[in-house]
Amino acid sequence: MMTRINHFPDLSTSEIAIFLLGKVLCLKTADFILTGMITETEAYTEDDPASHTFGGRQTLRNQPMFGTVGTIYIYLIYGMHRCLNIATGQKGEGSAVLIRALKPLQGQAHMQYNRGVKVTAKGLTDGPGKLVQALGIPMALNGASIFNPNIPLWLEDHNYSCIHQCTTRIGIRRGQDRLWRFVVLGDVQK
DNA sequence: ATTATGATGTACT
DNA sequence: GTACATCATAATG
Repeated sequence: MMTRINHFPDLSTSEIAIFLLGKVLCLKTADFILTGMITETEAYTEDDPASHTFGGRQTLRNQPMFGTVGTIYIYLIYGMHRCLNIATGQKGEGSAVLIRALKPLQGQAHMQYNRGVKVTAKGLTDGPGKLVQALGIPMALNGASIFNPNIPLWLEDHNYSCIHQCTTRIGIRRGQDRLWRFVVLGDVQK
C-alpha cells in the first residue's frame, strides 16, 4: 500500500517533523521520477531563536512560512545552497519543518548527475542543501502547496515505520539546545 | 580521521 | 559591515 499524502494530521510543528520521518519525497521531471525517504527533519517556530520567523518577524523572503499547512518554503542559505521547508500551523503562524536528509530510493543515477560530484549513495542526499540539489527542486515551487496535485513535488506514505531519535541541532549558532532535530535510527521496516 | 577555508544572497546592525 | 537552518575541497594527523 502506497498513498499520496494530501494533508497533515492536526499536530504541532515538532510532531509533524516526526510524522514526516519515513515518508517519501517525490519529484517528477520530464523524464524521471526521483524519490527518497525522509530520514532527518527539524522544527522551526516563532519562539525559536534560530528560525527566520523568531518573534513573529515577517520579511518578503519568509512569507511562505506564514502560509497554510503544506506551503513550500525554499530559501537560499550561505549564498549557494537551497533548503526545503514545509509550513505548519495556521495561516499567519510562522512555523515550518526543514527537510534535512533523505535516503535515495528511485533515480539515484540522476541524483548523482544533478549533484555533479562523485559521492556515495549516502552522500547524495544527506544534507539539506544536498537533497534539494540532488532532486533538482526548482525555486519556482516556493510558496506553492506540497498538497497541490498540479506541481511536480509531492509526499507519499509507503508505510515505512522507523525508530526515531530527538537530538540537539547542528550547524546553527542559536537555539542549539532545543531537541527539535529528528533523525531515523538504523534500518527501516516495511 | 578531523580541521580549515572559500563560495556568496538575503536579512539585519 | 556581520551572521547565517551549508557544502566541497584541501590540508593535516
